[in-house]
Amino acid sequence: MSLQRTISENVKIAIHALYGVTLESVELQATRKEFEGDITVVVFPMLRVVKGDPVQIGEAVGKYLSENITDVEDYNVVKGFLNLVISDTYYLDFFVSIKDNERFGFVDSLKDNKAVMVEYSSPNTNKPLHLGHIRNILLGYSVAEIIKASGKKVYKTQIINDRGIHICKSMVAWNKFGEGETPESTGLKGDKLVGNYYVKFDQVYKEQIARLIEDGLSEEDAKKEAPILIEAQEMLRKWESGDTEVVTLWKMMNGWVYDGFDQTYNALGVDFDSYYYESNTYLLGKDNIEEGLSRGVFFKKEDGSVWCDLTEDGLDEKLVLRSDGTAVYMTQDIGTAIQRVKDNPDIGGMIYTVGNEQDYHFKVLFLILKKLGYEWAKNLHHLSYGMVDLPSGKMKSREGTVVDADDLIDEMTRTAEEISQDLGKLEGYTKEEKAGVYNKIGLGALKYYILKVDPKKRILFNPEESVDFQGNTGPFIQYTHARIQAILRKADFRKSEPISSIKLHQKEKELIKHLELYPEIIQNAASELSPALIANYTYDLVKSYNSFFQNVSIFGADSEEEKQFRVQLSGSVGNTIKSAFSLLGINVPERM
RNA sequence: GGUCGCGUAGCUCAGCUGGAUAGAGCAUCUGCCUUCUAAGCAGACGGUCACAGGUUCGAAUCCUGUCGCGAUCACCA
Repeated sequence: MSLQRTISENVKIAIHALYGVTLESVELQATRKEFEGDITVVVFPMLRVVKGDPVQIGEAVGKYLSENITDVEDYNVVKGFLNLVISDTYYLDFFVSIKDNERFGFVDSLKDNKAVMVEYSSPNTNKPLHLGHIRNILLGYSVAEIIKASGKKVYKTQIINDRGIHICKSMVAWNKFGEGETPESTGLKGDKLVGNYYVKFDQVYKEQIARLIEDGLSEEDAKKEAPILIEAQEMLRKWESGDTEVVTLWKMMNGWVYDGFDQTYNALGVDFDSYYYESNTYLLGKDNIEEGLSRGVFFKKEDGSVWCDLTEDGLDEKLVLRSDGTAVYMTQDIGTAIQRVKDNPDIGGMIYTVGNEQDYHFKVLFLILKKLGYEWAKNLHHLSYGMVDLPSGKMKSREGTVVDADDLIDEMTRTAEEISQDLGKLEGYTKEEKAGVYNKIGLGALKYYILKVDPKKRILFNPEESVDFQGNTGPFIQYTHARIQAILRKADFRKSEPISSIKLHQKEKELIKHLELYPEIIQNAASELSPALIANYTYDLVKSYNSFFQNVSIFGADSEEEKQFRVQLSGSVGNTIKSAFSLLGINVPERM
């Protein structure tokens, strides 16, 4: 039984024995630093059942606890707070029980045989990835890792928007102006090359509109009648009818983009278990709609369009099939969801990492799937995150106001290199080893910067002010890990060295208390879908360690046993940093 | 207009299902490298928790309303 449980139970027993009444629950919290003690029992809530003075009740309960629980050494009462002093033995025993466990905090046995599918990234294949995608990718990857650590099987997947008019736009532009350019011939990354033609299309389109307006057309008509747009629409029709020439071009250009994306995913260190392509799934939902129609989940209007009535649930009517029988976005998402469970029958729920602009869409999607009667539909979550905006406002690919993902990663790595060279702590490393460290630090800074904020908040990214490397940052935490490794290298680290009885320094006790929280933090982060909880936990742990490091001498310990303990404690903190950062997708260097 | 989200120090953010004097980092200012990595530590300065009511022993946290910012409400995706 955990100490918390033991205390709770004993408080109930004490209250019953002393006042003859039964407590429903007991409220415990960590004792604030300014008071003496480790765990605090809050007396106020008891006043509902127990009539009396909170201080007297606290005293009485404190006396009972210190007499009946060995680990409760002492107590004091401040107002309605009963502060319990817990024995060093308790913390030492706990530490010994986890110090050799590299997977401390992780639940390795599966909680049930149901898997969770996490969808993230899901880009369009007509332009390169930017900072907005980076937030999506980091969040999705991290949440997947956190859920895995919490004891569930996870599938990572994405849906690739590889069809539609926007794709045809870059194809038309490349056809007209490309002169056979390829990633090889230009040395450009495939997604960048295709993105350039998407921009080119837009330029030509705008020129044509301007000319048409000069010729006397209204703006509205000009937008519809620009020849290059007509070409793109024509190409989409050909694509849908399976025209070989168009499909060949489409495959070639998409292939370039996938290669480019893969490079970026590799650079970010993320992976996927499966891929779904819209070109394969966009028709899937139609059968599901037919079936739902026959069961009365949907209804047909006179023009033949099919709808779902959500007015009882406080929403509107939602179109699920056009009057001409073609699929809409919703149709496709219904079909894809069902297909995914068919492909992986152990799926018990899904998480969609998509921006908060689509909150309504997912609300409706989940509701419809529930109405269709799928068991797993009750476990669908939209990991909704705020946009990443620039000081100038929203990022717009077509207007060139985007922070390119690859450029940003390069820039972060360069900054890491500059700082690192100034400090000069990597002597003896080869060029490659150094480059590896710069990369870890640069990415660490970027990833932590994005992940430490609550997903649902929007981020304002100012490219003028570079991402920090000091304070509450990834590099600060990585630095602490490197610092610990230096200790371990120097200390002849003996993991199995037994620890019996030593007097704990206040800083040491604080550290052990922090470590004790880790498993619960992982569970919380998993249920809240929030990597920010992991980031903040790690930061607190590291703050606490650095304070210990600078205030307590490790090698200057009074006894060999004490020194071994401090080294081992450092080792455990280092391991927890590494473990927590792996959940954020951040690597930690041995030196920096 | 309806719906959803956000509003905490000059700036960027924590603050779990209500608990003690609201916490960090950046910036500004003081100290600390002849001893384990100073990307660090110790400290100072900085707050009407948007505003107004309500719930109660107690509210940044829960409820209602107001204001501000953002998103969304397509036979687009």
